[in-house]
Amino acid sequence: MRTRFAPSPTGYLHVGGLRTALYSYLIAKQTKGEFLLRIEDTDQERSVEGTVESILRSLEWAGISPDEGVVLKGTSVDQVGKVGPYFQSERLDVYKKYAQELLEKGHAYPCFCTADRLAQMRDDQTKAKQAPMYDRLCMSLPKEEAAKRMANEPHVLRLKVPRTEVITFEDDIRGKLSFQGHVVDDQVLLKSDGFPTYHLAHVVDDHLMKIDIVIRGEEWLSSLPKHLLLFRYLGWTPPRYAHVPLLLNKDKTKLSKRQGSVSVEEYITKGYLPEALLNFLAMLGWNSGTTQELFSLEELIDAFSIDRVQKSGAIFDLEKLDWLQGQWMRKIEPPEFAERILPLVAEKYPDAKKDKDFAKKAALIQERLTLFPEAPEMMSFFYEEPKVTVDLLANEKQKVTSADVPKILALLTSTLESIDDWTLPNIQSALEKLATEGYKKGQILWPLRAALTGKPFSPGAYEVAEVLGKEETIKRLTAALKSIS
RNA sequence: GGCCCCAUCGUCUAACGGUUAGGACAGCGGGUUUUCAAUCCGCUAACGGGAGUUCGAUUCUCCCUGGGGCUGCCA
Repeated sequence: MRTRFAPSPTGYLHVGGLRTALYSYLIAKQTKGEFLLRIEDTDQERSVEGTVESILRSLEWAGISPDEGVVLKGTSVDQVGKVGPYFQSERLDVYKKYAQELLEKGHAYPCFCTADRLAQMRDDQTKAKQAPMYDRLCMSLPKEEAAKRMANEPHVLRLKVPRTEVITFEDDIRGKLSFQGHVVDDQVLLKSDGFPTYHLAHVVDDHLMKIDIVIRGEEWLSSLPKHLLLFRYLGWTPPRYAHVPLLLNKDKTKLSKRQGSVSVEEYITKGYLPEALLNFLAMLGWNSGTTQELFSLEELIDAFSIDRVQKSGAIFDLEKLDWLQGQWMRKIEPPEFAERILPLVAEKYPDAKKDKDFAKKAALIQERLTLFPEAPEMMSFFYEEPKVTVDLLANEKQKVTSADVPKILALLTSTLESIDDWTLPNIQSALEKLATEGYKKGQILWPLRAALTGKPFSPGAYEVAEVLGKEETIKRLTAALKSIS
């Protein structure tokens, strides 16, 4: 099947957009079809320079790049495919042609009303507790007069909605839907600047681009009857539609910027993995019917089906995203993990770049970290001398009093100094032996770990000592002893 | 206001007339552990309300209530 994602270039890719793009992509891929990207830039005022690239980059990051339409070629934007152009602003003549056809067939009419009059009209209607709708003043204009005025007056083209009809449709997610014609407004199809509105443009494009199923947000549901009418008047069979439920804020309103991060870019910079975000978004409103929680893109392609998509909105709750992030983080192969965090750590500690043991150190924090940017802080003690205080070295829970600390540090130093072959098993057995001679394990390991890292939380004492090396370990123990005396 | 859509634990959801209403996240408790994380085990927690259909409704129908979306020469 051919599916599409058709964003407006007005800002960054929204997480809700990424979800509909994902669903569209999944359907295309599981049917060995094509996933298209079309840019809906019909509102000149709202278009923002650079956002097409940004949207494409976010999609690429997520791994769901389009097969056809507007694509990224290196760092620049390109168009591929036979049914383009894929920027709506480059298809104005196409829309005009079909608008003309609608006009000739009597399904559309010109309207010369000014913005002021329309505003006044809506105001009056609202005050009279009526639904704001175009009052069809211009519909009754004689043909000749309308034609004459069209030649030299600014005007729009409106859809003539059959008021007595009931328009029904079967949505892929919602099932049977029906709308009373008399509550559907005579939608503007062609604006006075010659650009089409979304309504006309998407109908024309989805037909011409042979889209089989349109997946879009629920906010479009109420304009569906207009779209269905357009398909009919143009003599075309409408595609299937699947209106996916909205992503919601905690207060159940439509997900908005004010209440948290909504752009994919923000999640990228925060350090989320594409696997985690995609997995999370996929499960928000869809489930496989099994108890499987972790899905790779490949697995989603196999498992996804539109009829298992939920009808009700889903709150965008970050807690599960973070859990998924942790799951995917731990799935990364350790060498790759090290490679990915190296630039971040090196930014703060340039020595990391030359560090032969970097991968070994990285491995120690992998399962402790949720987001990549946490790495420098978690690895700080490898690259700077820890600041150690008695308060840190002593620990009530481990039964280490501040009076014990100097004795324990001295004992640790002499024990570790006697190790010739500095390996993890040797360190471990030496310390375990020490633990049988008076002190408890926690009483020697807590001060050791604290002295080596300067942190209340960190990887384990044995591992840290091992990777730090004998010399540095002794040095830190000595320094710790000195700093508290 | 009008129209449309929706309604199971706090959150994401399973159930397609008969279940002790299941799972996951979060929360809580515990095991493991030198800390944290990870991991393992356990616990708390839901069918919005009312009619109807039916031997039997979370499930089907209607009404109510609640929530959301739309109501632009924006998408």
